[in-house]
Amino acid sequence: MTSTSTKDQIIDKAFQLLLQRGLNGFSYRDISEPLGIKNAAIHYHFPNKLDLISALIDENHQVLKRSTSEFMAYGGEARHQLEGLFQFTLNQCDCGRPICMVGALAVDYNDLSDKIKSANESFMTDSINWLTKVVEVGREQDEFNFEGPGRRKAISILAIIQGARQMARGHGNVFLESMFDQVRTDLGIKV
Amino acid sequence: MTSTSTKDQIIDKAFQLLLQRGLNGFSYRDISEPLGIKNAAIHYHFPNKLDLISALIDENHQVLKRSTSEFMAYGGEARHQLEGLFQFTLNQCDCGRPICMVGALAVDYNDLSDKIKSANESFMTDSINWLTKVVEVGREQDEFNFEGPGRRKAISILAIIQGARQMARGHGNVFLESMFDQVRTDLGIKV
DNA sequence: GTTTATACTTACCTGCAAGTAAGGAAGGAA
DNA sequence: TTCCTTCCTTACTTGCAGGTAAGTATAAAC
Repeated sequence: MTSTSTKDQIIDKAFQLLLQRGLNGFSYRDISEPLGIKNAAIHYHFPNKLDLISALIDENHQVLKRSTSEFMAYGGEARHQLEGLFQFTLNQCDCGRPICMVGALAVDYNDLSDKIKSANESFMTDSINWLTKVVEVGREQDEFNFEGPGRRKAISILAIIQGARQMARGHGNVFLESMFDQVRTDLGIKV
Repeated sequence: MTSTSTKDQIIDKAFQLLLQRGLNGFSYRDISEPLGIKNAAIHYHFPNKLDLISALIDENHQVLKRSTSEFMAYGGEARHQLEGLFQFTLNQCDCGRPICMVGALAVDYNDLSDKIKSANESFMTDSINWLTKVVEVGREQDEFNFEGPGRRKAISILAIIQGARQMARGHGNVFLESMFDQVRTDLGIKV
């Protein structure tokens, strides 16, 4: 029996809620009740809601690092890394996280503190840089065949995934799979 | 001086707020205060919030019909119709509507009534059907050159626009323009 | 001239959200 | 043994959210 600390339990629950319902879609009660604690306990660990969100962004970074380190390592087949990204996305949806952090924060973007905004931006930048490298290397290694700058291509792939996750609400993973097929096709991969 | 009815003013304001901040991002107060009316006046016209949202979805249909009828008419150059879609998207963002209806509803999708869900679905279906026709006709007419089924291609373009709008928060239209360039490239159009 | 419908306002209610202040249990350090 | 720290709970407060009920002004209908 691994008894996780209350603080970790709060983060876990809030993280799950954020990626299910978005920033304004959950309250302290939604966290405290299922954990069997009181609202004030959350305030003890995170004085206000922005502190909580901040912690969730950090948590997101950690989770992403852990679950993407395998396929995100540079080198090797670019195709393998791309498939890792697809698989990761599918896993997230299967784990009840239909929207990603960027999507969860986008709607209420105005409310956010500068700290959170910049953390979000830097996450996006990291993702873009990584995928840019992947598609460029893939083109050099003759795995991919596409026109235009690699960076633009990378961003468009991330946008497609982002948009597809939104559109997929209510539909299943079949929808996402189909979008991935289109990305493969547009990258000149014969599926 | 065209004096619009209070009801129309409410719809206009709420529509604007919905596409700026999402479903849970605005309250009755945000509508009534700038219009100089009382909350109860909103309740008079729309008994509860779901009625309001319902009306906004209808409004969205109307707005879309009006502003897309020119380029959405079937026939003629497919390229022209595609560019119309791009221009429409840019206009929406310029008019302070950074997120589209589908995006605004996606985050809080669970809360929605079946009526709203199905209205949303049918809007998506319409859009997909239209764009499918456009890309397929474009391919037949040798304007476009791409692999794979037209429907899948159409959905992926809509997904890219959707995702790009989300990612563009905080950035400007330059970001969107760049995504459109990638779509053109992937459609085999020389920009 | 009275009735009736429309389009509101005033004045309220309930409920929940975020947040705070004070207190208590439990354990380690002096 | 007392003190201090950590991690909570109890018991509030404030404020706004959505919503309702009753009253009022205006104009058209009869």
